[in-house]
Amino acid sequence: MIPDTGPFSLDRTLSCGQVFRWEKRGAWWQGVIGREVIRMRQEDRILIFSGAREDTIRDYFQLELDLEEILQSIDRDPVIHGSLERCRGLRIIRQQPWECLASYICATYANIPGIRKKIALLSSSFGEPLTTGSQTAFSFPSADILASSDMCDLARCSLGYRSPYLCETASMITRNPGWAEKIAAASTPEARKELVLFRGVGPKVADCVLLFAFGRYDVFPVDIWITRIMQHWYSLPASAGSEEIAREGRSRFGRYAGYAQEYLFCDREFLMSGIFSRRPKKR
DNA sequence: CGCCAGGCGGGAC
DNA sequence: GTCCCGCATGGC
Repeated sequence: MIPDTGPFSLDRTLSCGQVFRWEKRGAWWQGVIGREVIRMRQEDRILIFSGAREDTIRDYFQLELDLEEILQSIDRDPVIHGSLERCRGLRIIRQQPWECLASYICATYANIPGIRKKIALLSSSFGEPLTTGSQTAFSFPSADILASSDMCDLARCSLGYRSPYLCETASMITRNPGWAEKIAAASTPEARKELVLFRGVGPKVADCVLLFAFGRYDVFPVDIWITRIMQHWYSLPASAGSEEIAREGRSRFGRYAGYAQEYLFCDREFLMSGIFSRRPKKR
């Protein structure tokens, strides 16, 4: 148990679409970190958990980071202010590099329920069973396992055209086991260059990995929703490309631009409800 | 049913 | 460098 997490919403943090493997049953969230099957629930600022050491949980949610301070630093205009209110307590999780990279390769041009399904299938097909009392959970499959699996098997996980990308990247990772340390040691621009060398990894996936697995809170991943939000609420021209939007996000919100991005993304339904203008949307 | 999804690779200029 | 297109599958 962690008696005082500070400002924190377990629900928003686990359901906002940064991680895809947690499930809520009743009051309890169930999921896996590494090889540990974890159950958690929250009561006010108390976090109750089982299955892992407290260190693991504290690191996963980066509880030593002062959320109030971060949010204060990005609370720079009325739009983000509203999103900060509506998504209060969302924290950016520190994910494991390979799981994060693989997950976001699977996430390209898919919707969140679909992504969750792909990753669940991938885990139950290739992960290791982790038995815990009643039900069986699975570890996220290692790069080695995926690299040595027949691509036809991978394709059965509804990955579509992404399966060769995941397979090739898994193989690249297997041949380059020090990749994560190298990225962790590199500057953000250098790290980004390294990441886009992997198959299926473009600027957006690279930024998600930098933000969610390497703690580069200044990056600003741009997907279709962030594009719409920035165009509509921050009057960026419809012609603005992803790099331009990312630049604008970083300069507008500063060192924790990635946090701003997550709050806007989490709030996308509110921000875009009633915006019916069928915008070009396809570039 | 049609339209859309936390984009990317590849080719055309 | 920028633009444009196809993409395989499932959710809604």
